[in-house]
Amino acid sequence: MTADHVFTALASPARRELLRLLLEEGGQPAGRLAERFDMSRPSVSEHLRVLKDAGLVSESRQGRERHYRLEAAPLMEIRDWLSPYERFWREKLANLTDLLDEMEDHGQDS
Amino acid sequence: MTADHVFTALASPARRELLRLLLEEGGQPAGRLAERFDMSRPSVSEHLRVLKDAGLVSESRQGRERHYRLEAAPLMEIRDWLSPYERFWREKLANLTDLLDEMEDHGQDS
DNA sequence: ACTATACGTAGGTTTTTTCCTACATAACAA
DNA sequence: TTGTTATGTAGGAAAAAACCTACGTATAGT
Repeated sequence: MTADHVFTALASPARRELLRLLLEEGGQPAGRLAERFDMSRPSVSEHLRVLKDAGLVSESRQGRERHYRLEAAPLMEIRDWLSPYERFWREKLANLTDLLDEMEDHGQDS
Repeated sequence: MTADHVFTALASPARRELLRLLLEEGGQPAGRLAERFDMSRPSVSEHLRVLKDAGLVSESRQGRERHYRLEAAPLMEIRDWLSPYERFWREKLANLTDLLDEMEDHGQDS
């Protein structure tokens, strides 16, 4: 729910893989997701819980299955967190290209 | 150096705070950074090492100080990782606004 | 009602992370 | 040289994370 939870959730490769599966293949029941991992089903279940606590997936019961689907909104918080760093990166890149242009100007006249 | 390292580095609030300080106040020696934390200096030093392994900071020796500065490039990998999810998010949002428009059309004629 | 299926939860072990207090190293200063 | 400052490294304790194997619960099917 907080940005902290989101960052923590994204730190695990298994959880990032879960998000990828939900993105590329759409929402799925827990069992079908678990099949794709070289890991016990309860462990996958726990990863899903972490993702859910971070608001990155939602769960809906359908019969005896639990359908999980991607909730991308919290990732937009990450994007926002990232943006000042992106600005910083761009400025640095701009300075570099300016420098290169200047070197070129000095290297060849006219 | 890998995306995995970057995600792991970002998972810690202390390390994100280090990045923020380096972004907002510019590069600084290790000791000055450590002062800002309610944590022992060696612990901060270790966090800096994790950030360095992820390529998020660079270190340069200046006399007996070690100057750390922000390296934002690896964060651009995170941004790239994020982008397909952003697309997903936008589509969902578009569907929602379409639905709302449709409801409005039916609610009031012309 | 009974069995099978789809899950989450409990409890415990192993691994990883985080943090600390010494201690080592290297540079500057007198 | 001798002392002081800046900082990383070692070693270890404590907390957190990641797994696993039972086990519990609820729904579906017969």
